[in-house]
Amino acid sequence: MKEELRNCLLFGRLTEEQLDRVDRRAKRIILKEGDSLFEQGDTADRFYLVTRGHIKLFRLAPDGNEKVIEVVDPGNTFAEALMFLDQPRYPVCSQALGVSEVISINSADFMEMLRNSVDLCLLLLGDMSFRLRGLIREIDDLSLHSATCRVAAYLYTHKPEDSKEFDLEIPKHVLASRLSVKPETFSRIIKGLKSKGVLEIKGSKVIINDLEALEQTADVCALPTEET
Amino acid sequence: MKEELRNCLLFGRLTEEQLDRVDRRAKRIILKEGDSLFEQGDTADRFYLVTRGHIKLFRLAPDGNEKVIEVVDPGNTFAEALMFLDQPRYPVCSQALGVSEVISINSADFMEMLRNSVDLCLLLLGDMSFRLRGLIREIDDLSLHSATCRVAAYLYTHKPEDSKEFDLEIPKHVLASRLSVKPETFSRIIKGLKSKGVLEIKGSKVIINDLEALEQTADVCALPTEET
DNA sequence: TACCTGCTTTGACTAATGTCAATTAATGTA
DNA sequence: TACATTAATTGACATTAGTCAAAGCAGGTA
Repeated sequence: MKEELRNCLLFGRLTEEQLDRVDRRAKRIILKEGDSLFEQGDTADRFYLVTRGHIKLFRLAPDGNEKVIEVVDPGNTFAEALMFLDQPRYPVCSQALGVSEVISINSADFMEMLRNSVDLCLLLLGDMSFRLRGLIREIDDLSLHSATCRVAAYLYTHKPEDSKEFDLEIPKHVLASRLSVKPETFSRIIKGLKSKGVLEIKGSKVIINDLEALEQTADVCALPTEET
Repeated sequence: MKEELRNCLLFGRLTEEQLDRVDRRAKRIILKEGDSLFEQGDTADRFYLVTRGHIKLFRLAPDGNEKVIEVVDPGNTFAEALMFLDQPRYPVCSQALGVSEVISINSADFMEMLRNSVDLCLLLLGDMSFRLRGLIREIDDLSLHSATCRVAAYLYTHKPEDSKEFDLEIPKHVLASRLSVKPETFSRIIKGLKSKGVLEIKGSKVIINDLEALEQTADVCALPTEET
């Protein structure tokens, strides 16, 4: 488990001693499709590191509609930002997409460690700073860009450097919600891009044929990333 | 200036000594309508505490469209979350709405102080945690709620406890952008609420006549706040 | 294999919001 | 005060994305 902790941004720069301490108190949890770690509103006394699969974080509207805020991939932590609130409650629901594995860390334990290490505090501050910036981008995306832009931008940034082909990894309706688009609309946007020869898609396999056109579609109303 | 620092969430719980240190190195800046502190993409080496007026933080789309991310009021800080990034750049533009006053704090100085005080780190972590939660709510609002809901929710939460009358304080088109709505649409939504007898409005003076109806409009697709 | 069941796609239609253009307040200033 | 400028409102219209319903396609399982 220590090895896995070492591979993540937040724990990666811990001292051996700190890492041992986290390791000793951490718990591994195996989840199957649809399993939940917590619901929106639950008291937040633990946070998590994903080591396998994908964890979907989403908000629920009273009408049952859900909006996926984030899909957390292996190597990333989530909910670690909550322990500093007065009465920490998870602001989202969580569910595993397919079989997944997480390491669960007790917030109070970790807080103890923070009290003993300015360096660890700074690490976490960096982590949260990063997250904050991501959310601002998200808001920017939602309010300044069209659904087509968002879909194109997602595909553009998720295409690997070395190949024009890749897998979406998560069900399309989850991705749609992540991008704040209805599944039907998502499907139509993809169809549009397909008909322009920008890409091919088969199941969850995507092939980008015209990267430039994709970039342009994404950029029509997107900000240059080096500025953000 | 120390008195003003003491009144803000972030500096309020500093020790006398820490406060002195911040005070010694902080600078007061007076801004007039439209003055900018920084532009999106500028290197972020300072952060700010608003002491008078309002500071508008906004993102620009290449087509010139702007989206107001936040309007910062006196007593609140902004851009303090950036100093932990590798190459910190402001992710937004800033402009004064009317004559305003801010206290400017050098990030490197403050970082020095953080290194010397775990307590201060924890204070800042709390502050950022709070901000993070606010942004998640914002995303929730944008993707799960209609424009009418957002406007109603804004009015509902900004009405003072003790009076049914209050002032918007900022131009309507700025508020509209803050709520991700076009000025025309904002105007129409207000008109709708007016015609239902929910409120009266004259210039920037708002009178809430039917608080319950306003709450209901806000809630139609809003999540119960105690859960968030 | 054959059948569920749940995802995805498609079509027709609707609702919400944005756009454009014109008019009417406001506000600041010579 | 009168003018110039900016903000706010209104109407007519366009566009985007959502809704509902049906049909096609998976993948999993008896």
